[in-house]
Parts: sequence; structure tokens; C-alpha cells
Amino acid sequence: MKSDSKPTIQDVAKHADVSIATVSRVINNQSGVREVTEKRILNAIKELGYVRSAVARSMKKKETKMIGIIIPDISNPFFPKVVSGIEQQARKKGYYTMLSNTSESPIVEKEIINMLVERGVDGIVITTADENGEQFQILQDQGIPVVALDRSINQFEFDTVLIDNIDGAYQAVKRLILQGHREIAIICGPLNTTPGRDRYAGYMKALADYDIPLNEEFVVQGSFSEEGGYAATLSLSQLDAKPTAVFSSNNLMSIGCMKALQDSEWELGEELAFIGFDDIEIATFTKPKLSVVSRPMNTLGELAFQLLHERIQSNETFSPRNYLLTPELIIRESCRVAKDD
Amino acid sequence: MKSDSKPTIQDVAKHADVSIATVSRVINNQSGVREVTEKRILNAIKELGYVRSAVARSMKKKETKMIGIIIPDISNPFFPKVVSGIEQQARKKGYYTMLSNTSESPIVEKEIINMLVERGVDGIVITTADENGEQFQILQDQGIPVVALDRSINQFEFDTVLIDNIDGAYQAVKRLILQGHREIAIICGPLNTTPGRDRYAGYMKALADYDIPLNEEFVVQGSFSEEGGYAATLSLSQLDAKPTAVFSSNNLMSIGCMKALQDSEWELGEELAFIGFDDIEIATFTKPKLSVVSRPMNTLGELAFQLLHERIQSNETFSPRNYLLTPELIIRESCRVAKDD
DNA sequence: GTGAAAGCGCTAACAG
DNA sequence: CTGTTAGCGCTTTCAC
Repeated sequence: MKSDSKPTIQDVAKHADVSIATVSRVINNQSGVREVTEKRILNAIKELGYVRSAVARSMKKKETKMIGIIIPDISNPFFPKVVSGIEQQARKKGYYTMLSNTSESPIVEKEIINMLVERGVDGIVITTADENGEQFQILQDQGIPVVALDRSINQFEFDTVLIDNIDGAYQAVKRLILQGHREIAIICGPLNTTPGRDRYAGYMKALADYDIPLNEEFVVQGSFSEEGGYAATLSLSQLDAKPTAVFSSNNLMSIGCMKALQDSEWELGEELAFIGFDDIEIATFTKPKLSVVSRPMNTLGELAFQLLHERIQSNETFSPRNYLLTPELIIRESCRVAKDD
Repeated sequence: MKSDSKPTIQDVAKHADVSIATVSRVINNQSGVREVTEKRILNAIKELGYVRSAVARSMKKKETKMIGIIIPDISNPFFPKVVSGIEQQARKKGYYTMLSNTSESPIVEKEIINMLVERGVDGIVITTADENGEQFQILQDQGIPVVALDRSINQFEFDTVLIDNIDGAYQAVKRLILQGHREIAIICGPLNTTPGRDRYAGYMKALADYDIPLNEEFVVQGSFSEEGGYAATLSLSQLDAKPTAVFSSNNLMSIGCMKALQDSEWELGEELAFIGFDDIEIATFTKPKLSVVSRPMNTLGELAFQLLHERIQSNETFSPRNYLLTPELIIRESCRVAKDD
């Protein structure tokens, strides 16, 4: 049925000749309505094309059944995978998700957080663009449950679901070392992020454990992006004494790295071994195929929602839970080469 | 300030010793409030940690400043790009977006549409999973503006922003023909979707224009996914008389196709030319590099929001606008080979 | 079983 | 300039 203004519960009540209370009972599947009455109401609803207003409902019930998801880079395939995990669980529990993208901008992130608070979301899962920011104050003040995913949040006590980045990087670099490499470079991400810092730490730890002195020329840095990886690799390629192996801190950077390799005359394989953090689509199309550190992305998302949901449900406050998931080293071909043999 | 229940406009009014109307004026940046008063109110807001409830506001104003975005596959990199375009424009106009993923399920899509209607979104941009479905009835009934992106919607008159799929496929296949190929296969997407159908139509048209008879063995079909492309390519590879060129209808399918090529002994290059619809990350990592049909994804999104916004703003109804954007053929290496020379 | 009525927090006349 | 007041559409006691 078409009509100018959307029908309300009032209209339905009038049409079915009952009170709005009864209509409310029906649309909320509450018992205690005679079957005939219910049928009459259901009929009126259909005829009028009535849709219950979630806005009014939220107003009354003080819950929106919406959770916000904030990610820093929708173009990074890692996040869609994680988001799927969250969504899947959320749907099961009757929650809907609002996904927003900050493009790594703390300013945008702050705006989005405020927006979500205004909109009254029941909780937020966030991979922040600024781990030290003050933008979370409002969430704490308003008592909105938050789960930090993949990147921790300082100065605020939220639940966290992180990856053991140190271990992941450590395993990768260790592998490189055990294959005989000693000239191992790292393409670092931003060191003001947990993943950036920790992956670097894992690299350092591996070197230390195997008594390999740090060559500062082999530590290059960039943003978590293709461009970042490209520039870093290029600078590495211009070194007089090039490394024999490279560890890349991020999937996008790995792609940039591969492109740089193509553009310079530096060849993967004999000349250069490689392991990257996070699996990527191109990994099996390069020659040799890329070895990578892989993360359980779906699980990450599922777990994050579970923690969030527990907090939304519970009235009591309890101290933050911190989960650390273990990544897995997937060996393909790019680290088979032992240079010095 | 922490407090148990969130402060309301009432609390602020009391705290600043004014009426709620005045507070409302201030938080809405309306003129006509003495500066001292305003300061007092601003102060109270800060002290109380007050946040305006968008729920209550929406209830009163009958607008939510939210638009819904519905996409069928968040893992397909095409969509994040499009979504970025939408978001960018939306943010400029003060709208926020709710992104939902149907995973190509019409059932989920229907649920999401209902959810968005209940939530009172001001408009919807959708790439539907079911072009013939009835799920749009409710949108029409409620008078909610809709823009169909990338896939048209039958039986309902919504604005559309589409790609000229026929032309894109036509150009690609024509190119293959002009290089000397006559045994050209197509990996089709689902023929109950516009893109699937139209790309097939473009293929047929090119064959017809150049008097190449259709070989039905060269027409294989699958879902718009890696698996779909993989299976299709495999079946092609088992033909006694294999094609000398393949046109793939979708980015994910192209990836599957490449994987299948690796797994069979069928080699891109001398043996086989290739062009795929949509550019992909791996395109420059295969040997030879892949030629592709590329689409202006960002523009697609931007345009979609613009159309939507015009409708949201306007009170009058006007007949649907249909945009058709032109894709571009990017020639790399995978179609240089002319078999019969 | 069903209805009447009181708000949820806000905006927007309308008064003063 | 500022305050009073009437809803927006719904859920939820509390009566009957």
C-alpha cells in the first residue's frame, strides 16, 4: 500500500479497532493476545504496509541493537575478512553492524566515534588509527562497551583481541636465519602502532637470539600501504651491500615490495628471500611463491564480537580481557634459498 | 564526567539554569542566544559530558542523516573502492553510511532492507543480489530513495548507475579478434544478473560483428567467485580443441582462472591469450601481465550518492535517471599473442 | 485479553 | 533573547 506519510502503530490500532498496546504486543511477539485479534492486527499491518520504527523503539528501550565497527583501511583485504567474522556473529545475536572507515585519519576517527555515540550504538569494535588518542574518553564516559581489535589502545581499559605480532615476526625471521641468511632487512610499518612496533620487536628478537648484529641500513620504514612498501624496497635496492632476505611487515607493503622488485633489477629467488606478514592474493603468482605469516582473520572478528556481546549483556563491570591469537607461518617458495651455501 | 545514566538536554538545562529550548538552540548552532548564556551552556555540556541523542533527534525530525549501502560481496575489492566513493561524498553532505554485506544471499538482502527501513535510513544505495526480487516493494511503499549501482533492478523504477558491460566485453573480445584469435572462450558469470548477461552479450556481439561462429563449448559459466572461475577454466582446459583466448567476466573469476591455469598445464602467453573484466592486483604479477577491462569505481560511488542525495533533498518526485559509465580497456601483455600467424 | 496513560530526549512553534 | 509546551512512535506498567 502506498501512502504519503508512513503509517504508525496508531494507524494500525485504529484500522484493527484495538489499542496501540495490543498492537505493540503483537509486533513484539508477546503472548496474551487472542488469536482473532492478532489476526486482525496482522492483517491491518499488511494492508497499511506498516513498519515498526526502530528509532522510536530505541528511544524507549535505550538500546539500538546496533554495533559500530571502525576500521582504518577498507582497501586492505585483511579488514573485510575480519568484518565478516564480526557480522556473522552479530547477526546470530540479533545485532546489526555499522561499518565505518577512517582511512587512518585520527580526525575522521574521532568524528565517527562521536557519531556512533550520538546514534546510541550498543557497542563498538575498533581498529584505531591512533592508539594514544583521547577520542576514546567519550566512550568510557558514556559507558559504551569497546573491543580493540588488532591494535591496542593505551590509557583506556578495553577488551582487546590482538595477534601475537612479535611471535609472528620472530618465526618468520628465524626461518630466514635458519636457512642461512644473515643479511636480513625489515620493512617496518609505522612504529607508533602496535603491529608496527611489535613486528619490529620480533625481528630484533630473532636477530638477537641468533647473534646476528643489527645493520641499521637494513631497517626501513613506511606507512602500511603499497607506496610505503614500494619506497622502502627501492631504498633497500640502492644499498651497496644489499640484504639477502627481506621481511615485510604488512600485506599491502608486500605488494609494494614486489612491484619495486619488478621495477628495479632485483630478483626474488636466488638473489633474495622473502617473507611477508599477512597472506596476499598475489603470493601464489609471484615466482617464487611467497611465504607469509598468516592470521586467523575470521576468528579475530568472531572473538571480538563475542567479547563485546558479553559486555553489552552484562550489567556488572569486569576487568578487561586480553586475547592474543597466534599467527601461522605458511612456507611456500620465497624462503627456500640459502644464499651463503 | 562519569555518570550512571547518560545526561540529557534536561540535565544540561538544569545545570546551566536555562530552559531546554535554549540548550537546543545552542547545540544546533542556532542564532539568538546571548553569548554569556551560550558559554554557560557549553560549559555545562562539557562538565556533564553531554552528547545529543541522535535517536531522539531523528524521532522528531523524521530524518536520520544515515544512508544504507548494501553490497553483495565485501571480499570483492571492487566494492570497497565503490563504497569509498560513496562515503566520501556522503561525509561532505553530512550523511553517514551503514554498510551491509549480503554475501549474494537474497534472503539476507531482504532482511537487511527491512532493517534499514525500520532504522529509518534516508536512502539506500544497493547492488542487489536478486534483480527480480520483491524485496524492494517496501522501499517503494515507504517512499525511500534508492539508487541501484552496478546491477539494475527490474520492475521498480529506481535511479541506476551502471557500467556499459556490453561495450566493455565487446571491446575486449574485439581486441582478441583483431589480434588474430578466432577460438575465443568466455567465462560467464550468472546470467540472471545484468553484468553476467551483458558481458556475455558483448562477447556475442563481437563474434557476430566479425563473423565468427559461436562455439558453444567455449561458453562456460560459474558464480562470480574464484571457485567459479577456477572450475570454468578447468573445464575449458579439458576440451579436445582448446580455445586460444579467454575472456573472463569478473575479477574474482580471473583469479580463479589464473589458479586453474597454474594447476593444469595450460600456459598463458604463447598458448593462450587472456582479457578479464575488472582490474586485479595480481594482473601485473602474472607472466604475461594481464590485460583487463577497468571501471571507474570511485566515480561510480560518487555518482550514486549524488543521485541519491538529490532525491533525498527534493520533495517532488521525478522520473528515474539512468547513468551508464564507460569502462576502459587496459592493454598489458596477455593479449599480444596472435596464435594463427 | 485488552486499554489508558506516562514518558523516552528532542525540536519547533508560539509566547512573552 | 528565552521559556512553555506539544508532540514524534513506541514500550510498559497498571487497571479493568
